Amino acid sequence: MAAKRSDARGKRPQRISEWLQPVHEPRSEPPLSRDRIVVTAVELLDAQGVDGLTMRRLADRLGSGVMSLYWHVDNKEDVFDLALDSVLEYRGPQQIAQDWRGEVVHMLEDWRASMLRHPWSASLLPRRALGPNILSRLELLSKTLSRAGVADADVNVAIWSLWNYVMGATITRASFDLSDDDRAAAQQRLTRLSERYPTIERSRLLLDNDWDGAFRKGLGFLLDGLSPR
Amino acid sequence: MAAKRSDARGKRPQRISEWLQPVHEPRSEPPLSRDRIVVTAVELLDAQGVDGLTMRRLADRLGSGVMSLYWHVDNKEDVFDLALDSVLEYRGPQQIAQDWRGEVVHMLEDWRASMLRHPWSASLLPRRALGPNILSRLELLSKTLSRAGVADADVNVAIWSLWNYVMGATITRASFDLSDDDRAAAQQRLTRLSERYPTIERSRLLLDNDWDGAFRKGLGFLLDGLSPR
DNA sequence: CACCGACTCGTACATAGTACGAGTCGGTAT
DNA sequence: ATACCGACTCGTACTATGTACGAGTCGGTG
Repeated sequence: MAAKRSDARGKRPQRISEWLQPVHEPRSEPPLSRDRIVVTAVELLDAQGVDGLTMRRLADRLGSGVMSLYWHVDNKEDVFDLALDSVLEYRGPQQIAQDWRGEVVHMLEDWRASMLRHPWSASLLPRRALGPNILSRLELLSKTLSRAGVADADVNVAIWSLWNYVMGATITRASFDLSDDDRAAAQQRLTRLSERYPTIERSRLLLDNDWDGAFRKGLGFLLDGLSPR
Repeated sequence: MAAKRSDARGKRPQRISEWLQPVHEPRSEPPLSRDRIVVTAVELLDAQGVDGLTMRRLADRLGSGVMSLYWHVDNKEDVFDLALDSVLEYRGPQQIAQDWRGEVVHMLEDWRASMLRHPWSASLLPRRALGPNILSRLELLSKTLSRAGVADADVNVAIWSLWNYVMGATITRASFDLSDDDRAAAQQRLTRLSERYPTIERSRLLLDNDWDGAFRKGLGFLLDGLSPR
């Protein structure tokens, strides 16, 4: 977790300074920090996508040398983890409302919205470990369901079903929407496919204009199934 | 789709052969082909994970030069696409059964099983375009639901809900299970987290031994919600 | 025999992550 | 003042990667 700070880096620097000028130009930027790195990483990811994030570009944007980053983060994977988690912070009400169902819907829609605001997050999530913010969300969801009267033996399955639904919906949406190729290419590919897969094409068209509604409606079905009868 | 074959590669080779020996050793392997490449790529992915697949390693395993691969595939992304789709082929019954609900469950469990057999596939899916095999599965699912009497307006939402559920469940399972780190590290991380997230930890433990059952049960809930009343 | 198209591959390059260790700087104990 | 330290920065250099380029082989066909 902590960067090199905790490491034993006890090499005494040798003062054979042969030049009198400082080696580094005076910094115009504020000093590096883990937070600045994460914020900038998110900007870069938003702008350029997953492949657009490189340590060099990140350092450039921060006005620092590349290797300076490694004082604050362990490696590039670490940057991904931090960026991902930072994007999933939950700012909603932390206490349980009366209307549990409305509360659940709100939580999950917020979750989905957070991820869609940063489309790279959806494709990153499956590869990375679950960060604290995700776990908080799950924890809160779990508590809400528990008190809602969902049968105790079912709570676990319920949480996971909902989580699965959100994950899947978001990922699907993101990958359908902005696959790496151009808009045009994707469009062409889809219309070519539509000949062979008529039913899919039809649903896609129907859904295309109302992903949000579809999400809410499907979630409704799922909650119907989960509700205590 | 077709590789360089279709390209205009009309450069006439110049025969200034200064050496009489053949440049390439005689091949002991069968000739390259797109299929062999895909099969080997899947082996490599199974054995080493997403990051384990490099063009060089792939060529090594195939006993060919690296650049030979590029005659048969466009680039590495192409390899990923092909490998992913090859793993998702559906071999189940292609006709609609009487028991639509059983049929749906079977289709989705098969789907999930296919992906879990190749854990890299789950993490790859969100980044890649939908291949023909996925679309076939969706098409079949869609037809089944249509004939099952799900209200016409709901079919689309139903398909997507089910798809979302499967995707999410598989991805979650795969990432929870074998995250890139060692087993030990993951275990340690989780127990450390369990102090802060007691409810999650409890569910995780409960689920841990029966992911399959949880999947089936959650799917049951969803189908309950979707069923025509 | 000239020629072609299918296919193979060595070389070379640009770009990536990051190990290493030298450097600066501000503080603190002597 | 001096010696020293720990926090932090960064240039250099190494390795690994995807892939463009173009020369080469080979079998077939006019």
